[in-house]
Amino acid sequence: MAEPSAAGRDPGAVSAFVESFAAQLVEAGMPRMPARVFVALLASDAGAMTSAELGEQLQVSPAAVSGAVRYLAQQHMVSREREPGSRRERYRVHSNQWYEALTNRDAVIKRWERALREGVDGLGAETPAGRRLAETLAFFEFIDGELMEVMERWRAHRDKTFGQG
Amino acid sequence: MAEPSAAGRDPGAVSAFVESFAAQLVEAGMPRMPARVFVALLASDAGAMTSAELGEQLQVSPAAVSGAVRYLAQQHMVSREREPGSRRERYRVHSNQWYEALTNRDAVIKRWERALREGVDGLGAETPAGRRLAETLAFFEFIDGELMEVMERWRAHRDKTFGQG
DNA sequence: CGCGTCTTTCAGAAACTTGTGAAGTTAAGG
DNA sequence: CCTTAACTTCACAAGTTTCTGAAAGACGCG
Repeated sequence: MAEPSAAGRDPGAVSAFVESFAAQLVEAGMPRMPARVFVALLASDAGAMTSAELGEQLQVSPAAVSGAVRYLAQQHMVSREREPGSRRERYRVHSNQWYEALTNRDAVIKRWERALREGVDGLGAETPAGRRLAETLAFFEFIDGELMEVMERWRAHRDKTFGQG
Repeated sequence: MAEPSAAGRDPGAVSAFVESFAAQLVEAGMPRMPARVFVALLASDAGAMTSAELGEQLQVSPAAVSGAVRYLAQQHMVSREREPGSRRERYRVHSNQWYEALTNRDAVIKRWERALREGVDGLGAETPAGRRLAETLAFFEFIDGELMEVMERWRAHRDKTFGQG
């Protein structure tokens, strides 16, 4: 079905994957255009595309690409690189992109923890509700700690499986 | 600041916590009304509220409560209980609610994995893009496996810390 | 078996989100 | 120093989402 060594990749297959995986990400709460841009980059051979290429692949305006990329950069999900000698910019996903993304998730959990601490304070640590919040807080603190260890194990596992790079 | 053993809880403190934590959940991708309902339940002493109580606490219509609860039940984040001898329904969060929620997250990852496998197939496993997708897939498969073990450890940790309940 | 209460469903209005086109900004190259 | 290419920003329009009010549906109880 695929033609690995042919010069041109099957645009249909690429588009099919981009749209279907992006749809899953959208369903999980990610804004539509960032999701599409991100998956398009993920499915590119170079792991990087220019604004123009993204616009054509996704059939959207430069403005839409710009907005999506800004979002993704804030989330540390793409990095921008200027090719020297051109104002053309390339947007790139790294191979350990998801590792980064989950690390980012960590920051979200930290904010949740703060809100929960304030809740325990405000409601009283000895009230039933306060105790429930405290237990929830303990859960996140636990997950938080585990997350780092899991990531450590992933790096080891990845280097063993794919060779470090 | 709080008055633990007083009959009435400080409605201001409750409301402040509900709205601030719910806002965090919304920012993380959860629909607004389900988030508010969920946090309201979390912050209730009984861990359960009726539709009418929720409507009053959040200042929304019964219809909004109904919609939010349906969403939360689908996500296995609340359970409904009929009090016998009344059509009044109570909506309840469990103490290991978040444990359940993360387990649910597992199902999402499984869908992502399927989309990625199709992508690897469609683009060709030997293409650069295909290899990147395959590595992403491997990451999720790894996380997936770890998740179960982390949950297992949490249960042990919780029982030790809070006494099993 | 019908009443009264609670919940759900449905259609519509309001609010927000999201993508476009056009003007503006920056920087390379002649 | 001007031209030109590329990205960004802004205001607006289209499309969704989301909540409400009203009506319909369930169900225990008398």
